[in-house]
Amino acid sequence: MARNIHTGMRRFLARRGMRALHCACSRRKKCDRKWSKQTKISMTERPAISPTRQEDFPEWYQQVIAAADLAENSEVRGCMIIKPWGYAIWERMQRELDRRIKAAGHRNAYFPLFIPLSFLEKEAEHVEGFAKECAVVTHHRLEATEGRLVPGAPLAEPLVVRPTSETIIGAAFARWIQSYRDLPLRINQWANVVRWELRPRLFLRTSEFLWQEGHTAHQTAAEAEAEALRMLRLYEGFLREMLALPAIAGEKTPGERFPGAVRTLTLEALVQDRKAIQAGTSHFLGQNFARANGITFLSPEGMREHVWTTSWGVSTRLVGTLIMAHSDDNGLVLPPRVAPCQIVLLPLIRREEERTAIEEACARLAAELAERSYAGEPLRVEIDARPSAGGAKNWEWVKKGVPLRVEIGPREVAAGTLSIGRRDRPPRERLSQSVRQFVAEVEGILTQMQEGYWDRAVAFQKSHTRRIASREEFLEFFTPRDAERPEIHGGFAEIPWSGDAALEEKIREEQKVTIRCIPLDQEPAPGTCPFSGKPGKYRVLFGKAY
RNA sequence: CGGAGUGUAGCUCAGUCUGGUCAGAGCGCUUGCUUUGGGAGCAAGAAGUCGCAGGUUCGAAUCCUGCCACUCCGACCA
Repeated sequence: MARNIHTGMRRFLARRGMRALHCACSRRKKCDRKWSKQTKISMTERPAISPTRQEDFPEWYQQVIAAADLAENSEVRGCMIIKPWGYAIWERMQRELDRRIKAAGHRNAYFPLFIPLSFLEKEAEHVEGFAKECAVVTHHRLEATEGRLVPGAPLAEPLVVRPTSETIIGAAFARWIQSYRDLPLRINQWANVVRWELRPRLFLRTSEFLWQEGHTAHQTAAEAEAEALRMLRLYEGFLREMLALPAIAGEKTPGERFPGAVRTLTLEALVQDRKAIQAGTSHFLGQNFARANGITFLSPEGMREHVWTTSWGVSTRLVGTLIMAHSDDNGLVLPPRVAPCQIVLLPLIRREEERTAIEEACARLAAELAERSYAGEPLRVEIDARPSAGGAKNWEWVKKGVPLRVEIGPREVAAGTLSIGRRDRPPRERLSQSVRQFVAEVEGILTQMQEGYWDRAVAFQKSHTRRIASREEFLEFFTPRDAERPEIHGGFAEIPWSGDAALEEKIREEQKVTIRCIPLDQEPAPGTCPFSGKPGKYRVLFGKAY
């Protein structure tokens, strides 16, 4: 109970983008003293986000979102409001992915939000996979009755709000494709989808989310399989280069497959609480949807054949993944390439007579920086000229994860220097550089930061991936020392696997860990499965999953 | 759907056991003054049908009944 008071207080503070220096509850001083005593951290050294990652990771995650002003829960349960800063991050991802997908030969189109119920019924596994989480529209009119609005006219056939669009796109493909000359067909759509979630979490699991879904049709199985793999690799490159996020490319086991897929490929990332999260997925659908939707073509030999299809997607879940992968106890950390703003200029104006000189210096610097580019795009620079106290403003940008904060006050103007705060350094640390030097080096600094985050993430993944040979070691790996309050533990456990589905299910039930994937890049001759004693066909990665 | 809990100001909460100077605090917001290389200080002010509907009572945030909403923990999931 006492903990709840603090949790609420922290959420409140963070949401308001305020300093976390004091408790906001009605017993502020007592709470503050208690916290300081418990943690042995003085109030001035207190990190911006509480609890810290170590103290309570899920709560920390929520607090980062609130402190960085990324999103909030809406009145509709399970649905989030993505706020401007959070949406700008998604737009950065979208823009770059869209570019890459188009370069890979796909064209954008848009299909309806509503799918006739009968469409969903066409593919048996697909029905089973999605039926439980579908939102259904049953009426098309509201009628005012005694001052209340009630659904009026029932639909002849209920409409399902798309949980994914294979079926309705398949129906269109059936019309569009007649000949082998129409293949391959490569379509992508940016859309929202709805999967009715019982336990929502911002960005990670919401009832409505935004994504991109690609759908392709091919003449041969081999070509479609190659396409599914190609798009997985495209995602992999995007994650590496833009998000500084290493992910293991692999295949899902039959039990974890997309409903209706023949093969499901995945990118599995490890975030700071050592849980795995799927960061992208690509499916080889075989002829399942082609048969269900009657997508056929005439081959060069004049034979009518079913096409082979793929589908693949990434969602706003990537924003959550990004947060959990890189952020720290002072808030969000954004790799420069996805940061909506890379450099924020903070004028420090104390006396009115200093104003003009400082504002001019800021404007000059902003103009100079705007002419420079990083990673092939003009630098994204913002001047924060709001008339509030310097310290508070500075912390706000720390929490928002902006890579570089540049302070310009009378001293800097006089000396022709800048005070630069880097998000990959402690929040109070400042580097003093001449304007000229900074402008010349800024691209290098951003490159260094981007690479630094990548290196750190790779090292993290490596140090928490363990090859495990015995059952005992496996259990030890996934068992916290403190059962009451489990500490951060586990990671990826790599073991030889014989491919036994029943065993996989048993481990899932007993240990709450699952096979995240069968890594694509692995050497042969993996050894003996520690559970069955049988020779392993390949190595698999086990992990706790989001 | 099972288990636990919570609804009081914009936010976080106190007050409920024991009905009556009980409409409260902190933060935020507004205004004024002070401060100014750092997540400011002081003062004043605006702000609530105490989740909703009944009931008990001279009197209900507080007791009773019903309803509603939300949160957390479990089964499904990008």
